[in-house]
Amino acid sequence: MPPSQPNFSTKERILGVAETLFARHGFAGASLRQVTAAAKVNLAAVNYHFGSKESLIEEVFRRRLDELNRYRLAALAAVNANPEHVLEDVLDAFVRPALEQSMDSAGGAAFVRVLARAYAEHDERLRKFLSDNYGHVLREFATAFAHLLPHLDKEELYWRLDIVAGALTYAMADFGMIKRRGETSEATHRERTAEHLIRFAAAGLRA
Amino acid sequence: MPPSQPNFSTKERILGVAETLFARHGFAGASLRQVTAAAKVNLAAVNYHFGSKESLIEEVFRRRLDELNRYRLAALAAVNANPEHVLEDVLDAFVRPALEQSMDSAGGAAFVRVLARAYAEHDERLRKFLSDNYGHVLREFATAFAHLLPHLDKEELYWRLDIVAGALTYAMADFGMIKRRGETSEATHRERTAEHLIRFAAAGLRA
DNA sequence: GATGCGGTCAAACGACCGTTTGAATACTAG
DNA sequence: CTAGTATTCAAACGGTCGTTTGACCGCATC
Repeated sequence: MPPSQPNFSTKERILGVAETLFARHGFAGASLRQVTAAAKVNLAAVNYHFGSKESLIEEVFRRRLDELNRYRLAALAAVNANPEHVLEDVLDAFVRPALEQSMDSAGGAAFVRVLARAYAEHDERLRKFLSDNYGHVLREFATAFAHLLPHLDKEELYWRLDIVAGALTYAMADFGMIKRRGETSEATHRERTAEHLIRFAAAGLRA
Repeated sequence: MPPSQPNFSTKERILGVAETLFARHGFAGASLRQVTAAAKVNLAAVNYHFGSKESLIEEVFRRRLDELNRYRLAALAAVNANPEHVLEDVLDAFVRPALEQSMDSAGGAAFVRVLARAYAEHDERLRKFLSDNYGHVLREFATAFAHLLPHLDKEELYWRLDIVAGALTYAMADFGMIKRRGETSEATHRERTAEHLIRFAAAGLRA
């Protein structure tokens, strides 16, 4: 739980701790008292800096999602620029940014888990927020997939992508729990895991 | 929300309503007051019949899981009896029982969604309960898959099955949300969806 | 008709929830 | 140094949480 270090601002400490606690206990399950206690800030700080718990949740998403969306769209643009790109390249553009974010930024691994939780929540308010801030990215990927999978009609493609997105999100959320062999380094382990994930998803989409 | 009919016993009404509300709002998000109000039952009835909210949650699982496990193991045994069975048969033995349960028993569709939620919860207590009551089934399926996928080492196989279980659970939870074409009946739609799911998972496992 | 018992009920318990308040403090600009 | 703004703080707000209590009910048994 890194951002309880005092050299981070109150706002950043709250965001960091909230991220890990939401990942661990869910949005309803993690209370503001737990968050502020772990972040070593006053209880009222959440409402002062964010206005409400609901807004805090949204801010937890916005902080990482902005960066993740940028990377994913950039990666997708690079793939589209290559006229000989294949299905695996598009999947790579989707998976790799999340992979890298979960590695460098300290709480990134926790965020991928928060993302997986949001996927499970059928809360109307949260879904609307995510669709507003995230939908255009998924739509761009969907059209990229559509060009590579012309044998699938629109309906078929969409629910298949829904499965893929869910499977990938969940698989990435469990990255930390897949034990790696002793001899391989963390970096190469993740690299190999990503390759497997992509191969799995590509085969499922082509089937 | 069918089991609010008065011809069901108090216990059954609570279980049925709790199932749908847990599916919709999560275990922490659905309160006993919401449950008892929707079930038209006194608040104290939950603690009288189940002891605690925690035990109620476990009972919601136990009720359906017992039946689901029986069906899955029976289907798997039938598959194993056929010496020429293939990967798709084992996947079918896993998917079809959940599919059928989500069709006939009124709250079955909600339960599959509860199962998906439990998959997202990293709560230690709940995971232990599920692993105690569910683990042996997954282990039997794992050995069946192991025989059909000899090219995968044990480590590789296990996290791949983890992905498949997650993807299938989530896909099945969203069954109700995949819109079907107007001309096809509900039964044939589910049949086709199951076939797609199995083909998708089989391709991913073989890749 | 009294006794015992499983079930239901309204009411209350203490704990915890998200949020608000108003005073105390830290910081910055004039 | 001072005035003013931004932040932190302890305390309290009303509300909801899971759980417990004790009275009350219907009903079978003697």
